[in-house]
Amino acid sequence: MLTGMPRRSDTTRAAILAAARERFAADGFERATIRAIAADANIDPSMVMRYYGNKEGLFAAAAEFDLRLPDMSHISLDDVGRTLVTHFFERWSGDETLLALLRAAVTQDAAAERMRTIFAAQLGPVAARVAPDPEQAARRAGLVATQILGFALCRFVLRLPPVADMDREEAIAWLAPTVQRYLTAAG
Amino acid sequence: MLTGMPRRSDTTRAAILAAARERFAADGFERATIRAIAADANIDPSMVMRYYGNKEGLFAAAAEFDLRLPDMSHISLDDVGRTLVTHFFERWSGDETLLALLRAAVTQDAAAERMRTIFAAQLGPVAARVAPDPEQAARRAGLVATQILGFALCRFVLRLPPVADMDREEAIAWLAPTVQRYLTAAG
DNA sequence: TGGTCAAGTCAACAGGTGTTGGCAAACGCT
DNA sequence: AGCGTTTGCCAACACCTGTTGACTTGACCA
Repeated sequence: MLTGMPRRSDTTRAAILAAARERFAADGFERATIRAIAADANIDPSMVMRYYGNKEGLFAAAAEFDLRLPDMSHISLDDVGRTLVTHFFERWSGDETLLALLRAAVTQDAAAERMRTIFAAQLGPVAARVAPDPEQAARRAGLVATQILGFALCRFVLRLPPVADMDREEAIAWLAPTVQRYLTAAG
Repeated sequence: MLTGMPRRSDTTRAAILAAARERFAADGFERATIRAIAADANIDPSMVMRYYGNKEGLFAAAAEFDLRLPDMSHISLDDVGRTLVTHFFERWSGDETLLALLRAAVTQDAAAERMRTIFAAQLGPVAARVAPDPEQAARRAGLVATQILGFALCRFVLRLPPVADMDREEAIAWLAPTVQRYLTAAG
């Protein structure tokens, strides 16, 4: 049966997923144990296995993610950098899935692979639309990724004091021109 | 005895350290096991404990690192970005210690702390010397770190294809202006 | 040559991991 | 009410981890 009928266990499933995201984001893949996740979700560890198969399956489900990049077609080409950086800021702060993905991607190849496809499939098209040379969109998207991920790494993971303490507005003011240049400057 | 006399066990110590760096760089802190490191170094796991106390002590020894930033006092202020980016490129490629540090810092707080002090203590002074407002040197150094570490993350760890395939010259050409701006542009 | 100490080996421990199968209760349906 | 299915818990397995202590070997010096 593949019907969309809500099952009785859906709340448990959701609780597991929420706890998993939290633990993966805080501890990374290997240090986040199934036992700890189950305890957070107030259920038995064996339930995790029943619903998600194994630890990798659980991570795959917890790391489902959409960047939800805004529609760029109605804004000035000069505002692309600022718009994108602002959006990423929201996305990083509001959802810990990206953080879980980043922490896990450093040691888990499956997570790295997901990271690659997310940025290629979602950021690539944006770059293709605004770049002066669409055939180099992938490269430009990659450069944007280095700055966005590097900032997230320093602010949320490594917690370098000057980066972690910077307020939103100032961070955006510094990063936006960089992203703008990577996307629209002549290559 | 704190004499500099070379001990008979120094070659073993060095073999352990080399194997540790390799494993930590390739697998991260938790997946690099003492048994695997000992096997690589062709010795017994217990030797690791005798010489380095425990796993954290081994990592601390293996993650000793100096950025060896070049002397900036004799180059034009406009070349600071390019010089710095070029130097980092060499440093990342020639020594896997930085990679080990980055992989471990994502889940090990001790490694993150070392990363913080390395960048604050070594990159900070450089920023202080070239920034138009030395009191904000730390912030500028932090921004440089976001771009440098983000590039290393995407190229060596996540292996985002467009970033991993970029050749040296092109990467430097893209990153240098960013670093230059973070260091010397008006705040 | 005999003795002292470092260098190295071996086997084991205690604890934690992902994962499995069996069993009890709750539920939904006819 | 009675039955099959779902949901959940419990105990255990097999494995791997860091770490320890006792023992053997070898080098160096008096």
